[in-house]
Amino acid sequence: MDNISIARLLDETASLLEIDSADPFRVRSYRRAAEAVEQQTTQLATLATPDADPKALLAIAGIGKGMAANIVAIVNTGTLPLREELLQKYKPTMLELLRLPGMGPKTVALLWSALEVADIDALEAAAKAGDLNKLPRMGEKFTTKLIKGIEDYRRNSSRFRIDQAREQAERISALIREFPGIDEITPAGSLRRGRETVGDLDLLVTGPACEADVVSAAVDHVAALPLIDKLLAKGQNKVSFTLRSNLQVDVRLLPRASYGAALQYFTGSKMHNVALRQRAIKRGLTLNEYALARLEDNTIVAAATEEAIYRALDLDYIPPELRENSGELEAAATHALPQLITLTDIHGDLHMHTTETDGANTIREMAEAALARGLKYIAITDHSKNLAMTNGMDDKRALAHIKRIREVDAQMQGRIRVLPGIEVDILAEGQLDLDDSTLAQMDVVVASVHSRFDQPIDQMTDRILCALENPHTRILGHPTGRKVLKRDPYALHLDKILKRAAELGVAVEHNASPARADLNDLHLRLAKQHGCKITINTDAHSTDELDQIRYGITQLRRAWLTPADLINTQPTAEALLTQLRSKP
DNA sequence: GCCGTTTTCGGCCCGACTGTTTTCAGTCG
Repeated sequence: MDNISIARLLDETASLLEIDSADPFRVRSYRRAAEAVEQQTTQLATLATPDADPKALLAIAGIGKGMAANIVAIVNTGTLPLREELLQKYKPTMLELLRLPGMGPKTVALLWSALEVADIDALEAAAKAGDLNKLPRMGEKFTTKLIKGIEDYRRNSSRFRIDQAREQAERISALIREFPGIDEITPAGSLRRGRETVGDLDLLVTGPACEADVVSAAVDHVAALPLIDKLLAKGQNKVSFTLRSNLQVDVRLLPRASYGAALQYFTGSKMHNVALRQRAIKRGLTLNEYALARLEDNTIVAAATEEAIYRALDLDYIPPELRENSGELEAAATHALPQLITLTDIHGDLHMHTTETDGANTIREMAEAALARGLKYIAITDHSKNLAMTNGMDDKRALAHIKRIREVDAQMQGRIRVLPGIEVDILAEGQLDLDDSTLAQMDVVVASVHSRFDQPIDQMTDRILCALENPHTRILGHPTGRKVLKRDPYALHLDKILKRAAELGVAVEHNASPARADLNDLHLRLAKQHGCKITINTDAHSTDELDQIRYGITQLRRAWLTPADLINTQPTAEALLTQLRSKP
């Protein structure tokens, strides 16, 4: 049982407790525990065995005696007694009802007790038959909205990738800016925190047009934007709508004086904010989206900037990527926050493709584009023969390609170094698909899995472990593949692979492209714990895609990584190559 | 159910919006 599954069971239990009208604080401790479990890099299953130290679980913030017992029960029996007890009273399908917009625990409980409705199909039928109108607070409007909500849910209930969300944010921002008196528009929420996917888009808007006495005109402007598919809500300074892609957007227009408080508030995460407000109360202060103020007389202490708010709470400024209530408040209080990686720390990109295989640009074009982006070295790593659909190279072509790469390297006259490399395929049995004598000519050999994702997970792991043993393997490319991680999200398998890579001195790649990325912040933290060399690469198939490094950086920041944790922060190609070849 | 520079008991974050309310409960972020 992995941590994600344990967390899900705790979270489900919290929802069932809510439906059962349990003490809200008890519910919250189950949610908090679920959150904490999800963020652990060590597998709790290994801490819940009879011979493990019983104090290890209790050391996790938010886990006390009762919750530790629950976790032990989950690991040993696959469930916990309280959840089973609640499932005698309620149906598991009710948990899905909670995902519908406007549906909360109270409504779900009422539907069950009054109509014995427990799943989406039954709810839809009841709504269409007009049965809901007999219940309190459920009139015509509620029913109509609910039926629409069910349709939307069935059509699309997924999250959106960060790059797509950012693109939409920029599009909407441009339209909002057309209104006079708008100075600044900042995406908040999980987009600002750099999550790999976002559930909805939060846009904060400020400027003279957002002052309280005139804001209604700007609100009207936003509510009438042409790209709105459905207007969900419109208040004094807030507009919510969905786009045709079904992405929900919340726009808030706020006066300059309270912009920092709003930014802090709407960036979250929720758990970070709760912890922050608790800290405020201990200091006789109260924090909301308008200001940090004194409890006794409401005197404003800080409001205009986030920096001022954190400072007034005796904290260093906490970068948005760290705001997950996973130790950042403690670190900020003791000046122990890490110096996070920024774009300018990255001096090289070790994985990209050219027209020789499935890329869109030549070696020279990639080199010029990388130079224009301030990089000091790159590796050209086209595909090998097993990837026939990409026009992958056999040994002969690969050797000829090296020659061309060296020519371009010479042409660049030291302005940027262009290193010969290749992305080899890891075959089903774990061997690489080109000769060792060819690979020996390459500075950068990226070994990646591209096929047979249907292999059992153990075989897949053995296959990768075998490829790591090849003395020419320098980098493990997209270490397991998104498809594998989907089957085995936070698995012991990846742990095994990272551990062996660290022992052998093989670097692990964090693929910066949101479309291809597979290591999230937890995996990266695990890699750091094992002492892996880590590299962030774009796997660019065109010059444009070199820009995707900025998305990958946010994952590194979320993992608390510093420039010293990466190898392509090395200032020169020579320094990088020394690191790449060294064994621990 | 967790937690402790006022505490091992008594607290536990905050405000906006909606629908159907004539004063508010439920949901959401």
